[in-house]
Order: sequence, then structure tokens, then C-alpha cells
Amino acid sequence: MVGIKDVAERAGVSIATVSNVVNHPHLVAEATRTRVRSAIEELGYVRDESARQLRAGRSRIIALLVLDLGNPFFVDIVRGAEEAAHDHGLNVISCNSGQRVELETSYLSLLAEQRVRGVLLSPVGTPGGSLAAFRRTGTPYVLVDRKVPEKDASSVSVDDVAGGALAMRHLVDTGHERVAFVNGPDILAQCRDRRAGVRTVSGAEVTVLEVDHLDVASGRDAGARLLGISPRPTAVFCANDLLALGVLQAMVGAGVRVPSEMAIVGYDDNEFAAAAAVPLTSVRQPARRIGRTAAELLIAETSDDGPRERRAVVFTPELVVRRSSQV
Amino acid sequence: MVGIKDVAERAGVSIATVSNVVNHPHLVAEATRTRVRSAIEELGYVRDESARQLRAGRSRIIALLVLDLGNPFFVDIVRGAEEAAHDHGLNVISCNSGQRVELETSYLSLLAEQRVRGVLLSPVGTPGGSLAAFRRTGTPYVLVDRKVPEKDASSVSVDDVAGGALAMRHLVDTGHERVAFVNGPDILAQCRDRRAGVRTVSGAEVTVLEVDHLDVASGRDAGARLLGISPRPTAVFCANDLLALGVLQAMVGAGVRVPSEMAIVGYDDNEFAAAAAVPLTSVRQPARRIGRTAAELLIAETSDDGPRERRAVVFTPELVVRRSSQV
DNA sequence: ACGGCCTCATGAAACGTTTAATGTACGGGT
DNA sequence: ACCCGTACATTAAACGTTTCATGAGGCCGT
Repeated sequence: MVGIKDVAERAGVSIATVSNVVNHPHLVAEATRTRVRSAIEELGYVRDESARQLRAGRSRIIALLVLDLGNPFFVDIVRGAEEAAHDHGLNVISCNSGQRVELETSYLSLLAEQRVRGVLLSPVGTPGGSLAAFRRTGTPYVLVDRKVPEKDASSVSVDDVAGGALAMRHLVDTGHERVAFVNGPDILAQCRDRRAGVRTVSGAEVTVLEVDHLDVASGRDAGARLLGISPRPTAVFCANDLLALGVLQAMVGAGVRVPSEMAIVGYDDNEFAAAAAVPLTSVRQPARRIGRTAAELLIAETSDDGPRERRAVVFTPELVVRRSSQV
Repeated sequence: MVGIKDVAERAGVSIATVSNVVNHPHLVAEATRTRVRSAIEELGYVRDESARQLRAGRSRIIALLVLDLGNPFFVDIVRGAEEAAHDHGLNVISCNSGQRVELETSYLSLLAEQRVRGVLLSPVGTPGGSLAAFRRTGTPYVLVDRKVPEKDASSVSVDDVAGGALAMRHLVDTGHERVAFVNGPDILAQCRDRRAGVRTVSGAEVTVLEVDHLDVASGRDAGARLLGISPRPTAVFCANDLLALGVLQAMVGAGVRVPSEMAIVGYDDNEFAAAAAVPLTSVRQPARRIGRTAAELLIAETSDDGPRERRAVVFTPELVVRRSSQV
């Protein structure tokens, strides 16, 4: 493995000079600079970031630990975060916890050991323990799609209670009296909040169907269960568009017409919602802006000129009505 | 920042002992071990991976540099790779090049500097330059969804020529004489190969529509262009399901019936294809297996007991016929 | 009683950088 | 002729680990 030492030898200079060529070229005379540069080229020298980082004490990477990369909503968050990070000359790496607590923990300690510049994360449960390590190492983190008190950390989220209410109100207003609510596990704050939102709305009898994963397959299962309920609900609100797509598939498969026999409302308004068999009514969240804002908060927190105050940014969701819920 | 030294002091032992407690607990007497462990606990010590790695010379991370995280196909590849990596006690980080060459280059050098254990990548163009750095540092890499000669690297891919031919043959066989082919940029090998596959099939007049990005929005645009062609093709083959979904949206929007007025065939058979407005016929690729296989090849290459020979694994795609192309 | 072995703990070197402090040479102003 | 400043280049320390070689006791068998 070729190191700075080999380059120095080859170019007939000291290692300090090589380092300067790489990091502070203006300190080095023209002639030496080119000589060193060609030595680097010829030997294929690649500087070792771990040594550099060991010396510097901080890395140039911010990490994004995300609930489910299979959900386009989170992919958009990644995109937003990448934009902001690149604007500041930082790189982003993404890790996928796939909603498994043990994976989340394992990634968190991996990242703490890597001494990443900061972490954006959408936690599964209450990630108390692992985050304590971050707080101690001084690694800043920002919660994404999850609100916490400012004293604990900055966060960027969407008002899920409002979102749940929005969807439910829409269904009640369009005349539905028996509504199913397909929700994810209670361990996810998003799901708890959306359920709370649903509860704030009266005027319909709500049957809750809980699923383990917020994906299309679980949606199909929930759809099947839904068809077995009697008397059958006339509308269903799904905690996410993937579930809604699955439910829709189940309805189509069973010959139940949407929306006349079963209205469907999803959540996230991802790009597939509009393209679905029956275009989906959905609760839109500004995913990209969430990612961008979170990254900016994080970057501000790590910036040299004094730590910023913590903030809890909350976006407001918006109902997008499409055919799947039209009377 | 608390280091091994602080722990040692607190526990009244040497730093070597602390290190042993962490890495080779059996070498340390019970009593000391627990004393050190509580010191670690109390101080919240987190070991510094960069120092560790500097000493060790290699990391425990494998990286995945992917063309487009917005495409569920690649997300499934990530999942497969994660499975395999976790089986071997390694962690995976994903980076998204978003089909931009400069981002790809920047990530590749980032990863080279990080001295990651290995890299799985689906390159945009011909990533000669940046990969040379890997070859020199001895960082192994495996190409994903892209075949290269064994002498250069291992690779795991799907026969895209066969896939393109499969789709096209299906359309010709079902009686279409004017077919549009919505393809991505030629810089992507996948697109070149699928086009080559399309060309091997005769019996229909093919109009190629090229788009820059393989996403739903580009598909909508292509759909609009498609409607302007006269005489209008009766079928369209899209290089990927996202494009196909976009085209489908455009057709539905314009009141063109699918499949009777316009048959559509996509590629990847992602989970949204089956859930689409009109369920999409698509060419299925075993994404998860691709990711898993690639990771296994990579891990084998980095294993201690001698380097394995390189391999080029090629999977065969499979046509899944659904309503969007049924006569 | 003594050598040898085993168990456990330690000292010190090494990994590849960056950077502060120091050194050298040379030209110009007095 | 001397001093100083400028412009480069170098020496050496430091970052936080891991590990090898060594040391200190205690126990066993002879």
C-alpha cells in the first residue's frame, strides 16, 4: 500500500512537503509541486482518510439512518439531504435500518465509532441508549420525521396528528360511516400519531387493522383481511401509500370497485400514488424539504462559529384528492 | 473526547489491558474485566474506528454505489447485499450517484480514501479512471448490473440483450407492427444492451424515444411525445418500470386505452408494476439475488484464504405478462 | 528448593497523516 | 558587512488504537 512516505521518497522531498502539496499547495514552490504531483500520479497514491481523520478528529461525512429505503418517501428525504450536504462540501452515506431495532442499534454504534460529522435519523422506537453515546462523543444528530423536545435534539417532522385527521375528515365528509384504518406497528411514532389524528374525528365507526411492515405486501394482506370484515367498511385509510397500493391491488383482485365500493386514502403522496390503478388520494409530505432542512440544521449545529440553538421544525401535511376517494 | 487512556486511568490499568477487554476479553482476568467494563460504561467510551482502522489497515465496511436509489430495483439490490454482508459480520453503506458521473467519481474517491473493505457498484459510464485507484490500493470491487471481462473484475448482471429481445418478441408475437421504444441515455450499458436486444427482433417498425432519466416524470414526457407520433405506434416498450408507469399515466390522462389502443411493457418487474393502473407486463430481474451474489463475490475476494478467481455471473431475465399487453 | 509453565498485566512501537516549530538560503536595505 | 525578512523545506510530535515482546507473580512437579 503506497503511502505519503513513498511519494516523498520518489519526489525527493520530505513527507511534510507532500502533505502540503495535497492540502496547501500555495505553500510549495511551483517546481516542487509539479514534481510531487507527478510522483503521486505515478505511484497512484490515495491518501488514507482514517489517518487524516485520526489527526483531524472529525470526518467529512454525514450519515443518514433511515427507516426503510424501500419507501420512496425516505428516498426523497435522502435526496434532499444530499443536496444540502453537497452544498457544504460534505458527503452523505445512507444506512437502512429496515425498521429493525437491532440493525438500527448496530448502525448507530458503527457511525459513532466512525466519528461521522453528524447523523440524521428516523428512529424505530425510542433510541435512548444508542443516542446517549452520540451525546457523549458530541456527535450531533437531528431527528427526521419524528418530533422530540428541543432540549434533546433538533428535529424535522410533519404534523402526523393533523395528517391523520385530514384524511379521516375527508372520508367522513364524503359520507363514509364505516372506515377501516390500516396502520403500522405502534412502535413507530408516525403510526401512533396518525392514529391519534384519526381518533380526533368523529362521525364514523373506525376499524383498525395493524400490520407489521409498511409495504405493498402487507397492504395486500390487510386488503384481504378487510374484505372479511362484516359489515364491510366503505372506505379505508392507509398509513402510507405502499399499504394503500397493496390494498388497492387486493380490491382489484377481488373485483371490489374503487372508489364506488371502497374508497382509499394513502399517505406520503409518493410518485406511485398518482400512477396507481386508481389514482390515490393521499396526504402529501414535503419529503425533499424535510431532508434538506434536517441536513441544514445538522450542518449548522456542527459549524465552527458557535453551536446554534436547537430547533424543532414541523411541516404541515396537505391532502391531495384523486379518484380513489371521489364520490 | 474520552479515549482509551481515560478508561485505563479510571480503571487503574494500562491501555493495553483496556484494549484487550474490548477485543480479547478472554485474555483478561474476570475482576479486571468487570472493573474496566464499568469504567467504559461510566465514561461512555466509544472506540475510535479511524485509529483502529489505521492500525488494522482495513475496515469492516463494504460500500454500495448505486445508479439510482429512487428505483426500487436498486433498493432491492441493496437489500440483497445487506443480507449477505450481515451474514459475514460486515456493514453496508449505500451511496447514490443519481446517474451523475461527477458524483460517482466523487464517491469513488471518498470510498477509496476511506479504505472500505470493498465496493459494489453500478457505474454510469466507463469508470476507468476512478477504478484504477481501487485497483492500486487493492480495494476489491464487483460490478453490479453490468458485465465486464473477468480479467478486469467480477461482475453480476442480467442478460439485457435477451431481456430487450424478450419484450420485443412478445409485442411482435401479439401482433404489433409499430412499436415505440422508450429508452434511457446511451451512456448506460443497460440501455445500450436492451436496445441491441430490441434490434435483434424483426417484424415491427421501431421508433426510439430517448429520455435522460429513468424515472416516472421522464416517462410522462415520453408518453406525451409518443402521442404526437403519426401514425401512432400501437405498443410501447420502456427500458424500466418507472418509465412505463409514467407512460401509462400519460395514456390514461389522454384517454388512450391500455392495452387496446396502446400496449405497454416495462422492465424490472418492481413491486409497483403489478399495482399499476393497468397491471404492467414487465421483464423480471432477480434484484435481490443480484445484490446478494455480488456481495458474496466481493466478500470471497477479500477473504484471507487466498484470493478467489474472478467470475462474471449472468442471470437470465424472465417475461411476466400482465394486462397491459394482453390482446 | 528450584526450574519451568501458566496467567495476567504492561511498555513501547507502529499505523499514515497534519501541523507547529524550526531551519536554511538568499536578496535587499542599511 | 551585517541584519532582517521572505520563501521554502524539514523535523518531530501528536492523533487513538492494537499487538508483540516482555515482565511479574504464583503454582506444580520433580
